[in-house]
Amino acid sequence: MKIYQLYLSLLKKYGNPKDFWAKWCKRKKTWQDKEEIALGAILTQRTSWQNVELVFKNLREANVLSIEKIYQVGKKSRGSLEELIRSSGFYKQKAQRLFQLCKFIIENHKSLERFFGQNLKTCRQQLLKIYGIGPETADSILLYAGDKPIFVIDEYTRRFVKKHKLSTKFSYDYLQDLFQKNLPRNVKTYQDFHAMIVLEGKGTSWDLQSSIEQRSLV
DNA sequence: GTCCAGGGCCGTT
DNA sequence: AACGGCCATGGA
Repeated sequence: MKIYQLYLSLLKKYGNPKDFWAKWCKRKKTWQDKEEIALGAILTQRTSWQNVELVFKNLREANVLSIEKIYQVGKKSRGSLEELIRSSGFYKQKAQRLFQLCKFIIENHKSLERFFGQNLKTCRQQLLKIYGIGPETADSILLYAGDKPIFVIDEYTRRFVKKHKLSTKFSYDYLQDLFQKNLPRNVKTYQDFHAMIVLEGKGTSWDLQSSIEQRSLV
C-alpha cells in the first residue's frame, strides 16, 4: 500500500512516466545499448560509476565494446581483458566474471537477443548459475537490459526501505517480493521506480547530461 | 593520507 | 542466518 504511494510521489517529483524514461534514454535502446548495460552491471559491482565509465572508454577505443568481442579477447588473452577493465577495481575477478557471462551468452545462445527470447524465470536461473553473478547483478541485467519485469534490490533500495520504514527484514528475496506485491507487474514501473530510488539516494538533482552518459548505470 | 563506491563469495560462528 | 574479510581502483 504505502509503497505504491511512494512511487506516485516520486513520479510527481521527477516527472510523469512518459517523459521520465525518455530523459534517461533519449532514444530507443539498441541491442548495443543492452549489451553495454549487461556488461556494466558486472563492472559496477561495489564501484563508482565514474570508474566504470573509464572502462567503457577503454573498451570503445579498443573497439571491443560488445559481448562477442569481449568473449574473443578473453579467450585469446585474459591479461589484456584485465588491463582494459583495470580502472573498475577488483579487475581480475571482474575480467573473469565478464568473460564467463559473454562465453555463456555466445556459446549457448549466440546473442543476447536470443538469450532474452526465453522467459524471465529461465533467464534468471541461467544468470545466477554464472560464478560471480548474484541476485542484484542478475536482476539489473534482466530489468534494464532485458526489459523483463523483476524488481532490483540494491543498497539504495535498502536505504529507501529503512528511511521509510517499509520493512524490518532486509533479505533480498523478502524485499523483492515486497516491492513486487505492492506494484503493478510492469517493466516500466519497476525501471522508473528503481531509477528514482537511486536518484533519491544520491541526493542528485536532475542532471540530464550525465544521465544520458550514464544511461546504463541503473 | 583516508574514505568510500548499486556485489558476491567464502569461512567462521 | 548473520557477519567479517577479501577483492582494487580513482576521485573527493
